[in-house]
Amino acid sequence: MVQPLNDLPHDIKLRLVEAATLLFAEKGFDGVGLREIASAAHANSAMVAYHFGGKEGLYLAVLRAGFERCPSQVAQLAPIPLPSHPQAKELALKGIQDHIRVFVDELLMRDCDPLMKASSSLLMRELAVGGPFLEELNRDFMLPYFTHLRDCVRILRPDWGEMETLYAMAAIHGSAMIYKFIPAIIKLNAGSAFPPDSVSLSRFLTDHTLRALGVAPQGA
Amino acid sequence: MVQPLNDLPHDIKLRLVEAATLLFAEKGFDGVGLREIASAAHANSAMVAYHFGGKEGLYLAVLRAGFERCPSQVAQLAPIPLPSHPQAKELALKGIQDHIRVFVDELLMRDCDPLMKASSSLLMRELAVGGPFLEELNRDFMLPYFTHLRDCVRILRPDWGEMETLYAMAAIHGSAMIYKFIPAIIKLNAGSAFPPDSVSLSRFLTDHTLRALGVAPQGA
DNA sequence: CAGAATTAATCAATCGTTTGATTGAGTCAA
DNA sequence: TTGACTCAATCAAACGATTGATTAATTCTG
Repeated sequence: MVQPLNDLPHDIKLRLVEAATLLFAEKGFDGVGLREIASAAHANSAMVAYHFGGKEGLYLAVLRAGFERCPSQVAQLAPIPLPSHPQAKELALKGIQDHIRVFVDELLMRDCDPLMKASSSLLMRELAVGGPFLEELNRDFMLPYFTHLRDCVRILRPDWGEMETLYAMAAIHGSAMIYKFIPAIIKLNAGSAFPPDSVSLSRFLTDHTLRALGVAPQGA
Repeated sequence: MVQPLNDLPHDIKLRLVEAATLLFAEKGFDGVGLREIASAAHANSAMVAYHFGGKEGLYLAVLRAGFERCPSQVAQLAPIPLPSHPQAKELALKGIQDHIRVFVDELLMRDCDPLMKASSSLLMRELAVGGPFLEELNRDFMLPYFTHLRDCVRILRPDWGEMETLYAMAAIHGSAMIYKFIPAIIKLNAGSAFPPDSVSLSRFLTDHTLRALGVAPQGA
């Protein structure tokens, strides 16, 4: 059998999707042409129309591949009991800790692989602008985190109304997501503290958040 | 004198900049053509090259106009004293309160005027991707806030190292900026709590932050 | 009139897409 | 086993449309 001449995937569809992932993430949908993508994938530009129906079809395929490349770790989180559970408070406290650890890990860990970093960047962009994938993105990525976090906050702060709970949830997630949204500015001002270390950041944010929720052990 | 036929500015350069601001914010730099911009501005597309030297020149003019359209309110903040000041702690506490109020106000207030909202969106995008305006944006918009906030945190938590201080600063800003970064997702899950009310949000974030810094009055 | 401002028309380049030909592997009757 | 046929995959080339930029003529203004 003839071996592949290089380390590119043998499947041309896969090559196109991966090359397009990197280029779309770098230059945006309108910023890159099919010829450049096809050239990077060592393929003919007509293959885009043949396999994906066009440029938009390729973009959708890139996003779908990004879904599968960035599996959500939220399933690792232990389910949160009802507020009436005898150990609800303790479990919710641990729920916050686990939530932040998994959330930060998932955010920062994706930067290891360039392809996963590009997919993550594209998905984040879709999250921000709210394209046609908004509901799918919300369901697969954010909603499970929201549900888990809301259950925890409701147990720890039963005195809060819906508004305070939502404000708190947004504050917690924003504290971590800011590193993905304005990394350039943070790097410019943080110096050696960027990129943040996953372990130290999640530990700090856990303490920070538990204090903010008013449920931290005294003297922290 | 002939009156303007519509409510557009008389100056054609201003018309082009304002139309381009809205369209660039909506579709991105590559997503809109000069003819569409010129048409929206009731001008000839050749005016872009004549007045701005080209499409990139127009984009730079749009960003510069955005600078002036979105003046930073950070000058309102009272300067933070040295840690040796006898009332440093009290002033730093008030500094955090003012910081969050002004920061949230500045973020949310810009959504009133469509033009200011578009400029804000464009500046935010530049903040995120780190274009050639990154240093100017950082100096005019973020750095004054960073400096003020770091001074406060250093006084309130002198036991913290540089890393913890930076983590805290990012957490505080991220808690507010998330409403500008993923508004679509928040709106999808928050229901009636979106868009957030500037007053209630800054009040919540102030309490939230003071607790997180471990300097809140007991029993909050 | 002189110079700045504005226009319609046009430029070369690039865009996404389409076309027609070619390849190579599989199918099946003879 | 052969030869004719099918079909998906791939290619180079060209399509019409649109891009940003440019030109030359025209209008406005002081």
